[in-house]
Amino acid sequence: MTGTANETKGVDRTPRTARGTRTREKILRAAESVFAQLGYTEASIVRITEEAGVGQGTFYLYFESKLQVFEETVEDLNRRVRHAMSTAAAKGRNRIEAERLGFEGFFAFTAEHPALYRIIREAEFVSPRALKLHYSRIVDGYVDGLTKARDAGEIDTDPTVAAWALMGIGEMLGMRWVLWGDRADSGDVGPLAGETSQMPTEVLDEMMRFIQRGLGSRGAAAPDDREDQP
Amino acid sequence: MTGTANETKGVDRTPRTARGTRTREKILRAAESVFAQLGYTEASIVRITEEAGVGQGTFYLYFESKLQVFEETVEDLNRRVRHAMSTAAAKGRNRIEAERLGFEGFFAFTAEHPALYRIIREAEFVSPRALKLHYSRIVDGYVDGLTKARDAGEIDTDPTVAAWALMGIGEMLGMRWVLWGDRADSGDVGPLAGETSQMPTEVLDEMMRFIQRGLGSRGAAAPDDREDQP
Amino acid sequence: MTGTANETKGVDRTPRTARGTRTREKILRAAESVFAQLGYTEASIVRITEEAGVGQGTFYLYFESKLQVFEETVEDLNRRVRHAMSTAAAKGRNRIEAERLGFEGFFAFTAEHPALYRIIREAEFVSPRALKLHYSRIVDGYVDGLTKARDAGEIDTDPTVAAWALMGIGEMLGMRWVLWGDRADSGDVGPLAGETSQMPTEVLDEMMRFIQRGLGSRGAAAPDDREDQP
Amino acid sequence: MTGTANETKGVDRTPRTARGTRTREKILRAAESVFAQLGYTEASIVRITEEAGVGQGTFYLYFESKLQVFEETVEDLNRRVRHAMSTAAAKGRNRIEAERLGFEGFFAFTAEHPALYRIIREAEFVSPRALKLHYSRIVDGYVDGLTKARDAGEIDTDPTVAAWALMGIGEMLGMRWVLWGDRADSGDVGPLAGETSQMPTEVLDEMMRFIQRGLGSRGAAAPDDREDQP
DNA sequence: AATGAATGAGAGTTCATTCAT
DNA sequence: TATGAATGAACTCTCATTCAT
Repeated sequence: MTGTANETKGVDRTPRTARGTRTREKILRAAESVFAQLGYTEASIVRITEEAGVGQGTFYLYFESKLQVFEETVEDLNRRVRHAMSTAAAKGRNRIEAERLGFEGFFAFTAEHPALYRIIREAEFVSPRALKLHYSRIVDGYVDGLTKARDAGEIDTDPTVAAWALMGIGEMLGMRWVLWGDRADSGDVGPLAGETSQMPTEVLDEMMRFIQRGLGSRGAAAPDDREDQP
Repeated sequence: MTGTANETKGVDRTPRTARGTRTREKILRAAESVFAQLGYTEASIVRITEEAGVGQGTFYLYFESKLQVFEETVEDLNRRVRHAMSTAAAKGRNRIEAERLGFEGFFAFTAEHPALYRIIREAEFVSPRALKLHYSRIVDGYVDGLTKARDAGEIDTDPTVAAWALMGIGEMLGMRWVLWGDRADSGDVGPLAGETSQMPTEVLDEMMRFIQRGLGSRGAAAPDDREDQP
Repeated sequence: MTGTANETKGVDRTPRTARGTRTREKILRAAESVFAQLGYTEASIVRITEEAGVGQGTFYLYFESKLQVFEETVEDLNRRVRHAMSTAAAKGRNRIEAERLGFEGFFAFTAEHPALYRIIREAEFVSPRALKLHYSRIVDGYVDGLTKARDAGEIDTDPTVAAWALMGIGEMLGMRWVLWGDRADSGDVGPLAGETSQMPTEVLDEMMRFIQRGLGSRGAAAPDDREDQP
Repeated sequence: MTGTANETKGVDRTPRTARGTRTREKILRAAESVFAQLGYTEASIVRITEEAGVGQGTFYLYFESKLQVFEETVEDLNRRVRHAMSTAAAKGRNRIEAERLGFEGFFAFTAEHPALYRIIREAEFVSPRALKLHYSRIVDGYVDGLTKARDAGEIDTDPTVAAWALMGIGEMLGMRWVLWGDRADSGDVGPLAGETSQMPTEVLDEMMRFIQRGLGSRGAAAPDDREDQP
């Protein structure tokens, strides 16, 4: 139901004891960390198992291949980021508020787990399937919310197009202000530079104003009106 | 200032004859094609030189390393896509029209050279510097235009934030409708599936409506305007 | 025409210079020697390249895989043993004499290149195709000769069945008296014990008497008659 | 004298309970089956224990090593094939009839347990000792019978040489007509192709005629005799 | 008695780069 | 200028065997 397939290819790699489950978990966490630092290609099984503190062979007790952990890592992160977003968004009183809170959740998650962002980009070549699933799932969440909002007359845009636009805005601004932060102009923004920044409020405000008006939101009012509370 | 370093590291790798220049060019073109198909990691020097029809050793006559061709390829593509965009945009009579034409140029380029898109994503780990340069340069173009528009009172948004938002929208929608096209729902969107689609007009229309309103563009309150102010 | 396929799988591995040809040859000889000593499984690329005095990577310049060198080694040996056999047999004045000389050639070859025998046996699992080709080619030689002999009225047996019987006799007696020799009763007949023996004349005589009569050869005469010269 | 060493190397691996004996038996049967399908090298302990339905650790409760099960498997099969042969041969009224029945038993056994044939070939490198024991034991049986026949004046050949010749004929013809059968000409005769054929009567007839005459058997000048002495 | 967990040495193979011609 | 030859470090993955429960 959850996993990407852990029983494929003959051998059953499901842990059968509590100890095994713990070990598997350790490896998965180590993988996420290593992938985030080095990317898929540079990450090596040796490095992952070292970080997990287990022998090389142990890896293959619970995972089919490097690719499979990668996909599982992506799925795992995807699940978590969506959880973070929807939990945050649930507190919003209307679509726009929900959207803003959702983005806040997204940026906070990005700040804490830059892994997500980095990993996904390499998936383009490593596992197109994982890449597509990742974006599609997040977008589906947007589409749901936007469709309801449109049916309620809150906005007047095509939910699908708008959803992908939102996805793009979030990703690009997340990259620029959360991942790069102040180092945006220097050349030292590298995979190893793990420090992230918080999304500045002014940027978030401006971005939300853009989105709100873009969606044709009720209360989006005149050009200069930045708040919906009169 | 211009070149990505072709003179560094002792050896001078500049072609001295016309024949040399031609060979260098052949290799660069081959590299673009191979990177586009396989990504940076999977691409190999052997493959590139084969595709270029030269011997392996010849490669190092003109390039320092695999990384260097990669960066040069990115720069080259970046130059070309910006050219395509600005040429198209120049025909617009106002900011919004220019923006639409610019996007059309961008999507057309993407359709023809999916390389750009694919390559850039892997740069996240391969050469963060190249990645940042790429986005920043395109964004700079947006910022220029948007600043002028704002000063002219055409729009009322912060040019920088808006520029990155536009970049994100373009990239995400390009991925969804140009790169994936109809195959968006199936699992077979892979590096090898080289076919791209044209951006559908309805999507472009909807996207532009989103952007136009997002930017707070004067004239956004056109005939079919759905704003809530009576 | 000759080789098993050296151009398959994309990469062309044919040497292009004299130096390359020499290197390839060195590796092939080393492979034969290592396979003969250790068998396919225990033989390793490292061992082969060490014995050949080249780097590990060099191996893959000329061979696709361990399996491919193995098959090529088998083919090479097969060609050589058949050559040895037919050259020897050509001097015989009749079928029986030819057969005896052919066997002598076979046993001499086995004594000098125990590799052939050893290698072939493991092919059962490693490359059934190579195994079958090996036996079939030798048997084809027998069948040719026996068919002519039968048509000439020299013998009266079915050539195919007889050919396989001859193959079996030669192989088994070669193993017993050439490979094992005097060490037949001790336990130390191992892959590493490279020493072979000459086939004892008495055994060869007795074996030929068996074959000659088995084939229903003219002049095979009465039970005790061991020579065809009256 | 009997066992292949189950008590060596410190640890006693003899089953102490009926349950243990059953488990050991299960593993041995599984081993035979796996070895027959995959050969010694490809066979793995995991595979064997899976097929036996026991845990990996259990294996080492009853066997010292992979090599030891292999040797035991060979011995077991050897015992069984000799039993099959001698039982069949016992019904013969004279040496030639006994020989024919013995071969029939051998071919039938081969058809049912191709394992024997396959396994033995790899033993060349895996356990030369086991290989030699296997052949020697069968040959000893032949030698016994042939010696008696010679002393009784039934045949006039050297029992030892003839015995090895018979062994070779049986093995080669078994391979050709029982193991390969009709697939002899195609390339698909592989370890995985488990189907065997029955030895065709014509081939068996011809083979026996060859042997009978080869042995210089009295009564070889039977009705359909083709000897050249009028 | 029985088992899953764990290991590490070693296997085959790839590839960016340097060298000799 | 151009090229094929050569390399060795590094990678992913397998597996017989031992250990803890």
